[in-house]
Order: sequence, then structure tokens, then C-alpha cells
Amino acid sequence: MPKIGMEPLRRKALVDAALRAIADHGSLSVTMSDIARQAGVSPALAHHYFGSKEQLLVETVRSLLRQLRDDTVTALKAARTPREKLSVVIRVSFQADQFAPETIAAWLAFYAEAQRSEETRRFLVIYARRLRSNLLANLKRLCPPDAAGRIAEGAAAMIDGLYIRQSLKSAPINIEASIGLTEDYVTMQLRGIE
Amino acid sequence: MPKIGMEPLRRKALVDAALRAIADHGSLSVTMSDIARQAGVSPALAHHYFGSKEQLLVETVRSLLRQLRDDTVTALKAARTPREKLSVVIRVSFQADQFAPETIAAWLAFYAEAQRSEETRRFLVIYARRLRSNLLANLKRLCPPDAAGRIAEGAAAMIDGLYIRQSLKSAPINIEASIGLTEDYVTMQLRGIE
DNA sequence: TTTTGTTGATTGATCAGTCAATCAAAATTA
DNA sequence: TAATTTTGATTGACTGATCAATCAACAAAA
Repeated sequence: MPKIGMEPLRRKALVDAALRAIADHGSLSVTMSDIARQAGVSPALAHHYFGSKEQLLVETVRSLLRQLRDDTVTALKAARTPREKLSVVIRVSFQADQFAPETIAAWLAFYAEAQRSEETRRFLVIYARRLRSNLLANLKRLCPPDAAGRIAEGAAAMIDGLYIRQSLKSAPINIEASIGLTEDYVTMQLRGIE
Repeated sequence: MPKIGMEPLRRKALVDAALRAIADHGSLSVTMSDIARQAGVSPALAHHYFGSKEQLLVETVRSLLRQLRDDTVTALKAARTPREKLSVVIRVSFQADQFAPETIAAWLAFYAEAQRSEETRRFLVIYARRLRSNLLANLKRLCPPDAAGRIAEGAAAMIDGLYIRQSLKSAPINIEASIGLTEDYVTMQLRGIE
């Protein structure tokens, strides 16, 4: 069975397994054994490739972020006007796989972890900046810079807030309603500027 | 030293200590020893009064919630019109002690915990409902019910989102700016209705 | 033979939870 | 009032379980 070139495959399998394990368990206090079992390898192998649990977790949040960025870049290609691009950024944030309970649970766990892990915080800050700048760049073509900044901040907050609230699963706001609420905010704000 | 009637005092001291310990540590994986040390008693005593760590944590989130409710009720008494009351609800959410980094860290940790602890989730659902209904009741006097529902949902999401984003401490949105953003949303939405 | 992949076994640390024992105030009795 | 019993408060020491991390060893490929 042991063949050459396993490393990238194992790394990916372990990161994916970590994501699933975190989602199942609902927190980052999953064991390396859980993760390794999900990936079908021994716990020792996880340590072999990642050195420590912390590092595996960091790679996991990194992959979550990469996925979101790639989805955004792809979706953005299909949009032409600034207003369309704004809609795309909003829509991608609430996309099915981002809105899946497991994904939400993982994001939430990482937000909590960011209070302790400098590296995790750095990644989440990158996410926050990226969202803000994606919104800002397009808003600036539709309204004055100061208003653009304000609206970007508000829209980003609303997106994150809808996301968090979704994690409680009590008032199941669906995807379309979430998009609608955010779109509505942007539209009304822009209309108010004119 | 041992006197009668210590129980309520110890319970309160332990809950307060738990809150501080969670804030310091940035997560719920604090040890009973940490908490007990903060409270100046032995770990065994914490177990004696709460039975388990989970139960102590549940009491802690309960106390966080009670504080917020009391603050809201008090502040609401000073407001007369529905619009004033809306402002009060928004302002209390961003009140200094709610916005303190330690408090934010604790809320975040409990949100993550809610993925696993049924009881914790119940409390957070209560918080979400209370915020929604405080907003909704007043909005209904200012606009049609369906619009009121929508605006309440949006405002609640924005409040939670601003709160979460604060936890990253990267883009330090201050209290007044957060209030301004939320007020602006409500104002614009209401204006749009007329 | 060297390199890469892989694991079982083990270690050392950490922690929640338990328990028996102590101590001092309060209640009861003499 | 003095002697006693009871009760609540409190802890140190311990246990059992869990887990991250290590390591020596082996297997297959180069």
C-alpha cells in the first residue's frame, strides 16, 4: 500500500477530516484520534505531517478561507456592473455550502479560537478585510467614499450577524431571506445617498 | 471563618470568577482550578456547589443574560416613544460593559459551546428572541407588521454582527460608530416605508 | 541501501470529579 | 451557662480517564 507521493493526499484528507470532525463535534476540542479516524489513518501520521494539533487546525482554517476566496473570485467573473458585483459578494457569503450547519459550526469555533491563537486571528482578520474591501471597491463607484465606507461596514456586519444567528438554528432564516435582507440594506442606503 | 449562609456568596463569587477566567483564557476550556483560584477557594468547593463544570458554565451564561436583561429593562423606563425605545435597545446592546473585550470573548465562547450544549443553546435562543421582540414591539407601532418583522431581523443581525467583528479587534469600530450604523439602518428603513 | 510512509506502544501531563477528614459556628440539651 | 451534638463549609489528597506528542520499528518503493 505505501506508495510515493502520499504527502499532499494525506494532508488534504486530514484537513478535510478535521473540518468534518469539528463540525460533528461542534468545537475545536476534537482529538487527533477523531480526526485521524475520519481520515482513515493513525493519529501518529497526523502528527507526522502537521507536527502539532494546532498546526493542523491552522491549516484547516486556512483551507476554509481559500475555498471562500476561490468561490468569490469565480462568481465575480460573471458580474459586470458594480451593483452586480455587490450582489455576487453578498450571495457567495450565503452560498449553500457556506450556510451548511457544519460549516457554520466550524467558522464559529474558529472565531472563538481566535481569542487565543494569534495565527487563527490573523486568518480571520484577512477574511474580514477581504469582505470589506470587496464591498468597498464596488460601493466607491456608486457613491462618495465616506458613504461607501459606512455601507461596507454595515453590510459586512449584517452578513456576519445573519451567519452567526443561523448557528442557533432556532429561527431558521433561509438563504434567500438572508440575501434579501442584506440586498435591501445596500439598496436603501444607496437610494438614500442620491 | 466558616460561617453559615456562605452558599449564595460562594455561588456568585464562582460565577463571576468563571466569567473572568473565560475572558482571560479566551475559551470555555478553562479548568475548574483556574476558576476556583480566581474565586479564592478550592476546586473541590466549586464542585461541591455546582456539581459539575458544565453546570457552573450554564449558570455563568445565565448570569450574563440576566445582566443584559436587567440593563435593558432599566434603560427602557427612561424612554417614551417607540422610536426612543428602539434607540435604547440598540444602545444597551453596545453599552460599555457589554462591549468590553472580556465580555465579548465570553459571549463568543458560549455561542461556540451552544453547538454542543443543549442548555447553553436554549439560553442564547432566549437572548435572540428577546432582542428580536424588543425591536419588533416598537417597530410595529411605526410601520406595517411585515416590514416591522423584516427590520427587526435586519437590526438584530447587524447588532450581533458588529459585536462579533469587534472580537477580532483588528478594525476597532467604536461604540458610537456601531450605534450609528444600526440607528442609520433603522432610520433609513423606516423612511423607505412611508 | 536509502528514502518515504506508516503504525503500535508508550509517556507525561492535564483535569474533572470523588472522598474522607477537619473545623468552627449553630442548635440542642443538661 | 456549660457541655454536647449537629450541621454547613472547606480542603488536600487521590483516582481514573483522556490526550497530545514521541519513538522505535517495519514495509514498500526507489
